[in-house]
Amino acid sequence: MTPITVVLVDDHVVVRSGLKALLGTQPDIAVVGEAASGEEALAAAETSSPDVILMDLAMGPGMDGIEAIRKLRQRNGKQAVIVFTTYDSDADIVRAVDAGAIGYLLKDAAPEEIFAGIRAAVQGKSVMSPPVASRLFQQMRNPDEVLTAREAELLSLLTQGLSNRELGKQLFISEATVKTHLAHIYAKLGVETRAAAIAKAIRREGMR
Amino acid sequence: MTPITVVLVDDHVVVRSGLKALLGTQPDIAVVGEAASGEEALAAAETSSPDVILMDLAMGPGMDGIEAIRKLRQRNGKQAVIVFTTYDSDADIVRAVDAGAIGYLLKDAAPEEIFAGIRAAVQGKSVMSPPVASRLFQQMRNPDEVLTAREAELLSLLTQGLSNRELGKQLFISEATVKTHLAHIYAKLGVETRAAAIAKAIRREGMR
DNA sequence: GGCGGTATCAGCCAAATGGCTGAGAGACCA
DNA sequence: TGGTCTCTCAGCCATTTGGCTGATACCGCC
Repeated sequence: MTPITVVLVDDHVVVRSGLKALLGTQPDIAVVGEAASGEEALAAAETSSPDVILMDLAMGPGMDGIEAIRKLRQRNGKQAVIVFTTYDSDADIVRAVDAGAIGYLLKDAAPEEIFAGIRAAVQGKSVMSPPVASRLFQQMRNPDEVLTAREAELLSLLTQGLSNRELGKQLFISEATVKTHLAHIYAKLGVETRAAAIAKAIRREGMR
Repeated sequence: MTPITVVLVDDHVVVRSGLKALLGTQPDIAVVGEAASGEEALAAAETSSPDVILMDLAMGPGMDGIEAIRKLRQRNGKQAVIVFTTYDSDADIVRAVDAGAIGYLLKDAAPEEIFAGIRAAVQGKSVMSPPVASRLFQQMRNPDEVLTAREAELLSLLTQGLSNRELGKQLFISEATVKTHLAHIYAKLGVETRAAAIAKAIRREGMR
């Protein structure tokens, strides 16, 4: 029986070797590639064509995890992408699912949880860590508090301290559109100013 | 020749096993213990009495890394504590050094850097990742980047999302004074807008 | 006594932000 | 086909914020 092939994407050496050590204990799982950036992830997916990709979201400069997932989906891509990251941010979850991730595991997950996630992913099933699941349920209960992917993207940049003009340039939209999105975001977050939105977003999202 | 004994403290399984795998390649370094929390770290230091402790700062609920370091120093403790964390926050660096850490390495450090850090630590020498070092130098060069007590107080409220008017009411000063303080804070933080100041403050100061 | 740092306040003006209404294009679904 | 959602854009106007200059008062220090 051929093992499940996995590529690891994370900019930290220790995380990659940690995962490799953990996954090495499972006879039905084989790590066939590693990458430290979004760009490398695309290349590794190409050459190794794994069954599953374990992907961190935050990866220093360059292409981030979300973008890498999106690009993978745009190609052919029968690889299942599982997000493997530190924080359970609403915005990141939404954006990751939107980009085409099939699972969302936190780095403090138990090893068994990770193994189960990988095995589920190859069968097209989703697995997520409990905190992630509860956030999703939360969102389903009151759907008009859920940010759209675009709004989440904007909020993420907002927490970098960008002005409306800069936000527009970054996202290739006009300032008018930025203001529209912001108004929606404020309403959904229950705040009235950009300052409060940033404070709330960073604190409740673990956005970094 | 007896190897250098090391205890790893990190709430992520993958990070611990990653480090163990990396350090296992060095014949003069032996991992003799692991801990997933500050409390466990103290216990492990007691039972294993290692030469070096590699300690993450952020560790979920309970005692954080800084506090664990402080407690270790308060005891007898000839163990050298090296901080091993993801972010190079000014506040964290200062607090870690203050608590008694001898080194400060980032998780994206090259393996050689980590090995060198451990070997230096047992000889009482300090090693820190380049970004950490540059931050420290930065602070020493221009000490007028340090916020005054009043400014820090204002910044703290600012990160709650208050407006100038609200800040004034809270602190019993006029809006004009609030604006003066803000201008000074912006200059010291190297930002130009309130949004950027909030983002920077929350992220780099751990203000929560 | 003067000097530097801190905290306080004022006024003026340009720029950014937020609230509002309205609207077109595309996707998706019933 | 029609309704809903999302994303996009525009204009108008009130408020807020930020940059500037200048001023007073207190404190510690040489």
